[in-house]
Amino acid sequence: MDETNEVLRKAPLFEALDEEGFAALRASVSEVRLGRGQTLFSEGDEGDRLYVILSGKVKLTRAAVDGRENLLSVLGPSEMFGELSLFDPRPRTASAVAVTDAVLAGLGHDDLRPFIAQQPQVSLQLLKALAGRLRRTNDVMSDLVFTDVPGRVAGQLLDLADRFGKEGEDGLHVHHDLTQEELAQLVGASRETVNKALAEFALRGWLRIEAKAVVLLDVERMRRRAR
Amino acid sequence: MDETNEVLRKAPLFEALDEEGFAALRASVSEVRLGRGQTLFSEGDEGDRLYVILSGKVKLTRAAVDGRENLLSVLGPSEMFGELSLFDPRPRTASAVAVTDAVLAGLGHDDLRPFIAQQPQVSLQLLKALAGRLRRTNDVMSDLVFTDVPGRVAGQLLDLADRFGKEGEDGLHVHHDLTQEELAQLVGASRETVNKALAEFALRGWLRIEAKAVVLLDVERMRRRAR
DNA sequence: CTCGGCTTGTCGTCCGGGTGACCTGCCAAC
DNA sequence: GTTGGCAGGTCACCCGGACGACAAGCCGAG
Repeated sequence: MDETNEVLRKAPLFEALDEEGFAALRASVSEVRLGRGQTLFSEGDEGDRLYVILSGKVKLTRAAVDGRENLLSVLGPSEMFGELSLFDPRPRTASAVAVTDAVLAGLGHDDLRPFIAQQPQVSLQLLKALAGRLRRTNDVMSDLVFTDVPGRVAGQLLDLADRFGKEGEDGLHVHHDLTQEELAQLVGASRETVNKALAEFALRGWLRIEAKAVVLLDVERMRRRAR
Repeated sequence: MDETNEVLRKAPLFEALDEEGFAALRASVSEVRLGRGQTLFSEGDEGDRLYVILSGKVKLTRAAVDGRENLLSVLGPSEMFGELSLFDPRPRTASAVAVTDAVLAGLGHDDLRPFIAQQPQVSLQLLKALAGRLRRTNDVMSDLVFTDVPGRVAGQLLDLADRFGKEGEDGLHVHHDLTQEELAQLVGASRETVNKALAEFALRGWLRIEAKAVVLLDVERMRRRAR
């Protein structure tokens, strides 16, 4: 599985390991395959594994008592999740659901701990990852307070573009694989409002809407609209 | 400074250290005194120090372009901040301002790194702290999306009660030291709305309003209102 | 004591955006 | 092909909460 190794290597957790350490950890990886829409774990479950996405996309969601949902994030290849319970052993606070068919590498916490204890670079790498994540989350929070829905949509699209965008002939293709409903949950707004915002952007020629994707045509204007 | 040592010891960063390590790190601590309203550092500054609060309270704020502000959190004795730049060396993303007169212990990153590298429990402790912080922040985010302003105010007061509350004859005293304006920025709402929510709670007999403090009289009802 | 500046308590007004209600378009299964 | 279900597109309506504007209480400084 050369391909798999390559994707794993890019995950922050593995980045700092030497060949030997990587091989050892690699041995305790178990592969999980998910079909689109399938749930990996749910809020409240006991969690003692961490996952790295090998292919596909996974969303982390939280549900309110009344059934409404909120997407914390959408993750793609080489990205990691489920690591919080490693350091703070409590039930999962979000559910993980495959947005597309996906393949994941699962790692038991018990297999992991020795590496963290022994290899200081690994914990440093993890600290860095968590610090970055925290920064990001704070940004999102500020946006929720300061920015209106169209602005948040623009910002979210740019963020998705950073991670999943592919430069094409006719613009920056962002194949996010999300329905507008999911996009709405991601920015904390209703589907209708998100739809209106997207239509508005399209009308202005800033982007083109495609099935579960957008093509960004004027990144600069989008960026200005976002803040 | 026995008092100082005691407060420091409770900070997650120092908790896991043995006597020897504590003494060594203690030596490189520099004390900072702040008057109410004084700024310790500002958004965009270069940051290479981390702080532990010895006494008083400090708020972490972010400003929007138009001048509006948003409080990320209010921290009290034994709590730590400014650690993100340790692992992710970028300019500060928030400003730190004293809410009351305060004394802080400042630690340079360079003094700190050796400890992290050598003492694995320290990094574990830090990972735990960051993981907890991340969980918290995600909770706040969900609240922003799902909960109305009175609910967020109730939730925030309960949170403050956990950290600063003192059980008294006539209820749970929460001396938060915040103006209603600041409280409003903390829950992402306008001062007027927060004021109305507080008045409403007081009217119902759930709490009593005092200067920069509240006395919680019916914690159970507040808790139900929060979610 | 007195003045000025915060902080708090309350208005009316207005608007972003949530809600409910539909319709259309598309694809997949039969 | 037909049918059913899901995603996208658009309405009209209503409400929570922001905004602007003041009055009143409180406190620290002169």
